[in-house]
Amino acid sequence: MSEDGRPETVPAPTPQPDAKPRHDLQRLKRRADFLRVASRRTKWVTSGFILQAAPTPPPRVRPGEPPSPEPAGPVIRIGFTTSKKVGKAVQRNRARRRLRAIASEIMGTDAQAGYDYVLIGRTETIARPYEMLLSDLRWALKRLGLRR
RNA sequence: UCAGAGGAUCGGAUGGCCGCUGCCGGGCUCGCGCCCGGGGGAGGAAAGUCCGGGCUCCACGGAGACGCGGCGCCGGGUAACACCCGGCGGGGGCGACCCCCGGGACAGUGCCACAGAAAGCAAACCGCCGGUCUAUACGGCCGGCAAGGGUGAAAGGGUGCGGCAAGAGCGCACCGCGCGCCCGGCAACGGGAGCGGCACGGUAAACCCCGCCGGGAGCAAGAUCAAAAAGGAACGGCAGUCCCUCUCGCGGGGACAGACGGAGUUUCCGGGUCGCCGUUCGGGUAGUAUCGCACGAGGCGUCCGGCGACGGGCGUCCCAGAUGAAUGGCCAUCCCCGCUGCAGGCACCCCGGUGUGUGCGGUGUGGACAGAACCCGGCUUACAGAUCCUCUGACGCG
RNA sequence: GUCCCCAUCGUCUAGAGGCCUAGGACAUCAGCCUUUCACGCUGAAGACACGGGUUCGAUUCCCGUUGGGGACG
Repeated sequence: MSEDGRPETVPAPTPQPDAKPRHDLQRLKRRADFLRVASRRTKWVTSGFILQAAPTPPPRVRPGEPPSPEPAGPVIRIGFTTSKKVGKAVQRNRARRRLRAIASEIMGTDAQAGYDYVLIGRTETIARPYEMLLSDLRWALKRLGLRR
């Protein structure tokens, strides 16, 4: 559609067709999970965010409960934290949404499965260019030895 | 044209790629769920949580008292309000209009520091005047006065004239104040004529008095969900003490006492419960569970009534429902803004500078305040910019 | 989200309309004492969160703003 003179829109970065298989992403929602991940002290700090990681514990088997159908293979679980240090509600929401966006773009293909990850927002998360956040996340995974 | 006043509305737009959520339809599946398509998805303040309600629970209902809290010119609006509308009083502006305060200080109590003679009942420091002592003056004493000075936030009407020994509402005029009368107004209040002759300081966001209103807690309220004991609920039966009826018992009637119960305390009344037995129903905890949870004092349009807040009729629409908490992430173009380059226009003038606005470009970690959490009505606070309507003043032209 | 509470020197606090130029303790600084340090003594500096209102007068009473803290599944 270049007959209207407008330049072609730059396509969004799409995963390469020959990329590594994507893992399903689950969400961390319980306070105990966040505390457990933080207590491992496995973290990497960038100017855009802080990444924490810990191995996913085996699923809790409840007595008297039928064994839940375990999903085939390990999964990746991600949680997000944006405290009041980031700002008021509008700033916190925006920081969390940007972290969610870079996680859904990268983590499924680049992160080691079987781990829980926590991304902590900082004040810079809002203003930092998007491409920088992406490279920050790849670098942080590599430094933690969890990039595949 | 310039300067200003009041009111209302909006709060970037369009597109592309990738996502989230719940609704509808279809498909797959025993089921949990998954996939496809369609349409919906933050605000005027969603904020602060300062008022008023709906709703839910506190076992249920009625009438008071005390206490506590709030409100307070008048009339109206409303489900209600501390909100809104229209008036009243005071002040500001040439004007449109804006701002401020709002029961009671002769029901009582308290307080009014410092200064000052005196701070609430009248009094007299410096003074003024008369008399008297003394040779005169200064001064002392006696008496009259409260104008002037001084202190203070505030000093017992103010100004002027008369009057007087000096003065003073002592008299008069105007203003203020008080009292009742008349008139206008539903009322707050306003106006008028008259009388009084100053008697009545401030503070109630001090206690208080008067009038009106209010039970408490809050959706983390509250409710539901499979199996088992205690606990629990419903129904039925028996059941405290005394008196009367009765030979006794049953039955009937009456009185009394204790505990519980009105989620401030308390009184009274109606109507209840308590302990035991039987039958039936049945579960605290669960957990990323479900309901509450979105059709409402609802939005929009139009007509009628009203100065207005608002009310009524008709038509039409369904319009966010998350729960580590969705409503977005990235990119492009346009719009607006700032800075800047070039071109040329207008005004001023010290003749090459200043100001203003136009067109075409470039540039930007430029685009206000801010994110629903049960729901409404208000208030308060924050806010870049844009648009519309009405009105006022000045100047010019007709 | 809902409901409460608080704000005074660097820290902990007193004051409850005027007597406040806001008091005390610890901490800080200076001097004295001591050979020196500590202790002790003397002295100094240092605060009413902010903005309005009521009042003659506000740290105190009222309203709003801001900033802290707590309770509730």
